[in-house]
Amino acid sequence: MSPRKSAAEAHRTRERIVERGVAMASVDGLGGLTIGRLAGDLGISKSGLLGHFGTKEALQLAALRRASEVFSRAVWEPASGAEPGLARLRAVCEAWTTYLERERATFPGGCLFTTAAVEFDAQLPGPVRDAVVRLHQTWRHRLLADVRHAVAAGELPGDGDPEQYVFELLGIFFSLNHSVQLFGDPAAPARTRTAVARLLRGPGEG
Amino acid sequence: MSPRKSAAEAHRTRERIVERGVAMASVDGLGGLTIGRLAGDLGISKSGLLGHFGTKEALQLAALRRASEVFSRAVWEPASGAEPGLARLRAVCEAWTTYLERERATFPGGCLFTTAAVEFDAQLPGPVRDAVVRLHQTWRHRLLADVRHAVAAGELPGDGDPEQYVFELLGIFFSLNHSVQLFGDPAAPARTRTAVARLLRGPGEG
DNA sequence: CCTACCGATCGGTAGG
DNA sequence: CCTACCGATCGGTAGG
Repeated sequence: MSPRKSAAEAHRTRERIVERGVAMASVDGLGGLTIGRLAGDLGISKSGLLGHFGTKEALQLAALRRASEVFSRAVWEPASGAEPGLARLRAVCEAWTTYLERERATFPGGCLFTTAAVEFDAQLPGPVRDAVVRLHQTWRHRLLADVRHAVAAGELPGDGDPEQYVFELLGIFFSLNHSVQLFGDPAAPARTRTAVARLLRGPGEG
Repeated sequence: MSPRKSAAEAHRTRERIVERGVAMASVDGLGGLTIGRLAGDLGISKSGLLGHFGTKEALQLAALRRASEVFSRAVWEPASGAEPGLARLRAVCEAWTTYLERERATFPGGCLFTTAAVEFDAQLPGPVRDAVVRLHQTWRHRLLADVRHAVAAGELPGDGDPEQYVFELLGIFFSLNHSVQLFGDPAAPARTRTAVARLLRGPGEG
């Protein structure tokens, strides 16, 4: 009878759906995230699940948003105390490495953003693809800002193009995700740290 | 009535199916490669198509094999005349860059191997996942062989771990595929060439 | 290569 | 949140 209790329970159910949805999408992609299978996993009906989102697309967007929050908490927040520039860049990369190495609970199938980017990169523009692009652009810009700061402060060689650093950094982490997911290579985190250290070597550290 | 003519026609039909299947899979993944849609595109019946392969899985494996042949012709063969070691490594990277930049006819949705790797990396072992792993391992080993040759010949710094070079090389090309497919970034091929040149810099070229 | 069909599952709706 | 249902599509088969 109490509307507060019912609203709180509905909220908790929604949380459970999104959490499980993120895990399922990390394994099977946002396309493989089907309403029937997710409802079955959670022991609720399809229409009960769909009532929280309206459409599958809204469920996919909710999963993306949640993944973004998890990524932000695991990678950006731990580095937020470091000095802007090279120090923060290195802290972000270290947190990112640990995150791809260990975060199996929320993302049992690997980084959802990599999966979603590859899954939607050849699709026509639409709400989901646009959200994937927006998220990738957000992180790119955050990385770029710290690279620019580092170059301006003389912490990185001034002849390096900031965009070039970001391009290569992203590649290192794509390679890490690939090595861990497809080959289960236990040496991949160490290779990532080596590559990052070499790329982000200061002008006097050569 | 002539069995030769009929066999030749069947072969041509099979070729058309595989070719179109590779293109479809590069856009929608090997999972999104559905028999009904492919048959509709080609103007034949589902059962007519399936008669050439038996199962969807066999169709997926045929598409992977074809993609491998295309990749081999576009990336490995142009470099086959170069000297083993650093020279061939650089030639392979140049052909690979051009391939990801231009190969829109066979792979309108980008490199099928990247798509397939991300799509199947969290799946249980099975014929398709195993084939994806095998193909990736084949190219890894070819790259590794030339890196080892280059290090042994003193063309690359001897303190570098050959596996480290391969790890970083793959990352550069993942980043290229990502930039081209998700952002359509026209500067990505140039960034790739810059990154490769820096990674494969000889000991006396620093 | 075809038509005609199978059971299962898809996203989603009606009505409670 | 439920049951009961919708049309569409999935991979695949029977029989020619």
